[in-house]
Amino acid sequence: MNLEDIAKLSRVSRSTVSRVINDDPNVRESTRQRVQEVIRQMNFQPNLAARSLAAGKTKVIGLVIPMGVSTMFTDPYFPMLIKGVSAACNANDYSVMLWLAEPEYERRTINQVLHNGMIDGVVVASVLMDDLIVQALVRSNMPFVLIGRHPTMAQVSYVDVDNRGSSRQLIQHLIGLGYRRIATITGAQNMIAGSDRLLGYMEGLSQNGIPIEMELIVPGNFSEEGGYAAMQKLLPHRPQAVFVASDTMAVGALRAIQQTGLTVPDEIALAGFDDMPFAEHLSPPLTTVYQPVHETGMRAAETLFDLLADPESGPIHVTMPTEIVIRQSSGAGPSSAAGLPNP
Amino acid sequence: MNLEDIAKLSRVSRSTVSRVINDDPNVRESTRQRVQEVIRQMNFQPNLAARSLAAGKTKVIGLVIPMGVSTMFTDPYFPMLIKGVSAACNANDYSVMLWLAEPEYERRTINQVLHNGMIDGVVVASVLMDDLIVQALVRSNMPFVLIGRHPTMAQVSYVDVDNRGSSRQLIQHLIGLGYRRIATITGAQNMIAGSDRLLGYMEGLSQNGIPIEMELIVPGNFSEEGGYAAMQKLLPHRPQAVFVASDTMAVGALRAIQQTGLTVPDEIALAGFDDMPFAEHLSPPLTTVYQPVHETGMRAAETLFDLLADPESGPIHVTMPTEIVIRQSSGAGPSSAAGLPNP
DNA sequence: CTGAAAGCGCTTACAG
DNA sequence: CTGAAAGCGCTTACAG
Repeated sequence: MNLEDIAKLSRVSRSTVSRVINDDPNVRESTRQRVQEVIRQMNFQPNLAARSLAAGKTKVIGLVIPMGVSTMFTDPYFPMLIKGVSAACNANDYSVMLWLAEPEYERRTINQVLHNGMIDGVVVASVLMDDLIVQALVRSNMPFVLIGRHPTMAQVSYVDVDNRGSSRQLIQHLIGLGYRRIATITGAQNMIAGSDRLLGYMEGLSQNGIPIEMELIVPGNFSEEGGYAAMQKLLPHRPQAVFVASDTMAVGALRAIQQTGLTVPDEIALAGFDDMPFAEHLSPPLTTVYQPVHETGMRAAETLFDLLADPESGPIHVTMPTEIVIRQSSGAGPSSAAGLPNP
Repeated sequence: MNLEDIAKLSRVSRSTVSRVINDDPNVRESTRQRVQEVIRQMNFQPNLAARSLAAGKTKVIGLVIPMGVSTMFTDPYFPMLIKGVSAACNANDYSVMLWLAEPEYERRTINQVLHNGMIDGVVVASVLMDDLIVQALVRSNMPFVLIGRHPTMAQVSYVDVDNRGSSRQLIQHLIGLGYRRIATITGAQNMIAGSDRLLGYMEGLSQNGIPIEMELIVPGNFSEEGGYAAMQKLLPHRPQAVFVASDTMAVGALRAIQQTGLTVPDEIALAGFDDMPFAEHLSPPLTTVYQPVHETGMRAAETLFDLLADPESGPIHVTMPTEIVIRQSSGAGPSSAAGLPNP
């Protein structure tokens, strides 16, 4: 069943059927209806490969997720992101081709993405600061949008959440409660979100005149185990509050705290980032930052569609709104007993 | 940059370049090397769309995940599955096109999958017993393999884990510890895994001559909240042990138990299914069934490749091995042995 | 508003 | 072992 068949059945030429399918206005209304009826009855779907070859576009976008940081794939961030992208595609008649870019296939993946002639553009979950794929994309003429801003190149389009600003806000909230000795467990610093959240932490302190102490900054690598180990290093320094750069790490951090018999938030306050589904079920429920992951995925895809529709529309930068979610883990301020600087 | 260009640079015809790319043995070794060198230098990638159109195959497979049960998308099952499929594709020079089949687009998704001419075959995460997409696939001539067995049609290929057998084994283990009054919180019964795990539970009891009591079987719908609510209904009936058909539900069930002040496993034993990453971090660590999700995804893709290579190889049925994982939540037997902390 | 024809970049009998 | 040519199913100037 192809264009030719539909043409015969509708008593028009192949060209006209093609015009109907592509919503070309230059078709008489009665003709259009006749052809559409045949298409419907035959349950006809134009062959994408042929279409792609002839028109140079496919209505398919690529979604690239660098898997170097595979720890992140066990929490719901990427699934939600994928779902968002997929939902936007469904709603706009696009399909999505998925590349989980494992490091060992990185080089080949890049080539596939750029040259396979099967996609119109690509959305890249740009977690790493120096992603090879991003560099290659910039040099190519493949339209793309990043999820996560690019640290240096202003000409690339991206959709991001305000990691830095909302981290700063969260620190501000903790300071407002009276905490002064505030530590942080950071995410991987070669990841944009990790870097921005740390920056937000430092800004929050410094805009309140609180000196930054390096011993209160411990790397946690975005994993549950990393959070656990980091908190163990942190505890001897007796922070009043700890800002953990992801909820997943916060789970590990909480485990480390509770193992020593300390209580949250009375003896040490805790805050996370992401507002993952499990955050409100922890005990105590976790203060954190909500980021709209699903919407971010959708928006990234939609931004790409815009770019595809009008390539001149230049670099588009979108920042999705976040929201501080106050729960019990951040407590009501320092107790007299805890947090005295120094052992 | 296309076949023609490569042909010119290598001083051969387009046909020969094509043969080199497709590993046709009918090429003189020296010619092959010359052409390959040019391809490498030019970083040439054949256009998939053209290839697809000419050859009738694309080296792309579809991966369809019905999202009716979107609660399941927040735990790592689907991510791991996707990752497995993707890994197998990377290793075999295939790409994957992802369809998250949201119910509202179901009809259209099916058409896209079947007729878009962009994929050679499809892997379907066949969670529902009566999936429309499966029915359509059976009627079409698109090669496919299901993840999860099909309840009625023996002619379809699938890769599944032994939900029924391993549930039975787990029940056997509980009985071996001395528990008799064993309840279950079931998964959705329109899902194959949900149904099979319940069957395994019943078999386990009946092969030990323990009568099945309907009040000890409560539906939990595979969600954390469902597990919580189900356990609340179950507690008044005072089961000695509860087999929860997923770890995610077990988290909710545990919450419900602990809210009443009862302790696990001393006053009530608990077991889950899936061995999700968080299972060993619960307190107490959860006895459960490990299933190799990543490997299942890989195997499904590989099975599809086999089917594609030899369409006559008939329906292929693979059952992946599972493993009972004994942790502390199942305890050491009913209350007489209570009070002893873990090893 | 419509059709005939060229062309997108490949593969694959066919002939040599 | 290699090349010339047809053809895969579309789109899109071009001509009318």
